[in-house]
Amino acid sequence: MRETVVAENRPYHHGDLRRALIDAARRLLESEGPTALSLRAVAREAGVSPAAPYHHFKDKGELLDAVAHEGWDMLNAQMAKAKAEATTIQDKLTGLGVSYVRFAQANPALYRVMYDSSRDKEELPDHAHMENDSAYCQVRDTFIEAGADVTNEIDLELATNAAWCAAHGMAEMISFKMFDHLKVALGGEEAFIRATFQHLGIFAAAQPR
Amino acid sequence: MRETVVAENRPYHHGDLRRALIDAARRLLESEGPTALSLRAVAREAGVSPAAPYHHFKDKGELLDAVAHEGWDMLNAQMAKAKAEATTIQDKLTGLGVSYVRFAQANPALYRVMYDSSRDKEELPDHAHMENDSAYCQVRDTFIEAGADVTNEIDLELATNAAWCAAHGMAEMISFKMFDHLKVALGGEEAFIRATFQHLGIFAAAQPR
DNA sequence: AAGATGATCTTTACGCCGTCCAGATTCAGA
DNA sequence: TCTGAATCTGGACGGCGTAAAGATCATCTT
Repeated sequence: MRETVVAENRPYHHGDLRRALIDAARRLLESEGPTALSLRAVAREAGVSPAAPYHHFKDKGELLDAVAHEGWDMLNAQMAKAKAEATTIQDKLTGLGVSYVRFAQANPALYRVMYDSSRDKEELPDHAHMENDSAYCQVRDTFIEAGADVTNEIDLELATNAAWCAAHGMAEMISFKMFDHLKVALGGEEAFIRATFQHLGIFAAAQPR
Repeated sequence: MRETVVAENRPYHHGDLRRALIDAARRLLESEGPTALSLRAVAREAGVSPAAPYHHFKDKGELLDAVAHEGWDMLNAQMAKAKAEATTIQDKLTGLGVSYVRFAQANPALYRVMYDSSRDKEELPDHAHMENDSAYCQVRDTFIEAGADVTNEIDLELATNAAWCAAHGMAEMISFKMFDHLKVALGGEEAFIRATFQHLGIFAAAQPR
């Protein structure tokens, strides 16, 4: 009896409304931006009543958390891909940084939700810095591959955190027009990102002096 | 006739309502946080009707712009003080960075408004990076004092921008609890900030290699 | 001095928001 | 097939940003 429904399992009235709501939210996020992301608009987009989401999420914040979760997954995957495609350790490190910033620039609204949804909790979700395939752990592991002192746990965390701060600051700043002339002067956005990272010298910690 | 009213000049019905609204907004921002900062709440706090602010600000965004403006002024002044109090060039640079991050940590709601109010405009206000006493110019000038190559305008801007990215990223990250153990391990928040900046090596550009 | 002018503020109203509640619908298991 | 529970709808409440119309009051003109 369970085998009749295979690909599309619609367990209840609507189907997987939880899934549909998250998709609708991400669709709205891309097309209308973060300010237009109201719970009612999401329900409208999904074709249900304004109160329907409350059977799948405690409140609006929990829906945004779910959207943010998928954002972190995307970011982690994109960075893993960048790391895998790079050959040298140097390329891996810069590739990770550039990949992070480009993700934020390619998905500005989603990137905003990822951090905003954690703001009041004052804690980023575990899969952003705890799980093995998280962006944080990938950078830390690459630092180790590059020869960082593994015994000095504090210093290693400090270096990884510093790199995260640099990448996040850059991701936030790049949306402002006032740096456009620098991008032009350097011949493109990626060159600008790389040059900025070079100034920040996030590789210093990775290279045993 | 103008001399009768000296200290308290109440030009119209309420007095300087524009001033009062900005003050009310900043009061609410401190006590209730950024999410509680509705235009109606500000009007309530100032003791006027919900529509009264519209005679002094085009919309809510313009009121927030005014609040943000004062935030930038405060930040610029605090950084100028930090720079003045430092003796060596090294101290000036680190002092500027630490001062920036500590401002954000001491006034998290205001700091948020400063950037959020510029988000849709995609442009930070002039007095954040154009005027001589702006944070940006102070850092750039200190780079020059430290011996940066003045003829290479692009590189100088790039270095200043990189330092800004680092400081902003740090300012945003420091509110999350997950770095608390690092603060403890390093013996306090300021030590943590300094150590992170050291890892980012924002001074590299200032010291001619 | 008196009246006109225009800025300031209030009242009222509209549509949207997040959220709750009561009832209708539909599914799952006995 | 009946029962209970999960899911969705419709309606309601208070709060929001904002617009329009009317009241109030300082200032300017005469």
